[in-house]
Amino acid sequence: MMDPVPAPESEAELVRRVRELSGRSLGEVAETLGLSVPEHFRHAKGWVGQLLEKALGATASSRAAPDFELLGVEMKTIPIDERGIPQETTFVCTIPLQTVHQTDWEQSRVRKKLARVLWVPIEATRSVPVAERRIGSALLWSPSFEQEQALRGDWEQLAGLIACGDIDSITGHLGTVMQVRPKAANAKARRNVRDEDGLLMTALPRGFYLRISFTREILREHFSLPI
DNA sequence: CCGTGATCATTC
DNA sequence: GAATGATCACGG
Repeated sequence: MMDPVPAPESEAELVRRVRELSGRSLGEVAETLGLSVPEHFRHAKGWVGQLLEKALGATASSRAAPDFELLGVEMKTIPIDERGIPQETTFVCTIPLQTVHQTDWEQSRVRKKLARVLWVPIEATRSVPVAERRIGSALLWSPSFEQEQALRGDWEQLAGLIACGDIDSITGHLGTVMQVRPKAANAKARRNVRDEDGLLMTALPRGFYLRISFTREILREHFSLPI
């Protein structure tokens, strides 16, 4: 067993560490941590995120807390193609279907999660073996006023529909920068919910996800990528 | 069992 | 090809 990497004590230290990882391959970093590298992610979908958490000294594990609790910073790996464009949406958090109606944007999980994010781009070109894929240069980000307004608008619309008991009317098509999609072991999973009249029902668990167009813009602003 | 880490795979 | 809906592994 390798010694665990200690939690960074400041944003500056976190940034220094992630800079040292920039340009290194996933295989190299895995080796320093004593981890084996999967051939593909079919049975290891969160592997890259967990690798970077260990490498940087994240503390929250799978709890509903920021990855770097002391700093209030969330870390997100983001798979990018050769042009630097994200290839997947970004999971934000699960939706508390029971209580979302008694919450406002200011108190929402989404706002808290996205208040401070360390984006770590990861080369995700399918033709490159996983172990050879490189870590990009990271970006410590907080939403701009406009970005927060956009997130808030989507959150209010989508949370409003859930509060009305209209959960099953929500599809991934709704939302400009953020969407609601299933977040479950499989399509049969069920969670207790109450509709507007307090009647008990069950529903497929859902989560909030950031659209590619939104994260693409975050990266584009910072790295001046092609439009 | 639930939330977090996401990517896969089918549909559009 | 892109986007939505489905899915896999793990820690607590």
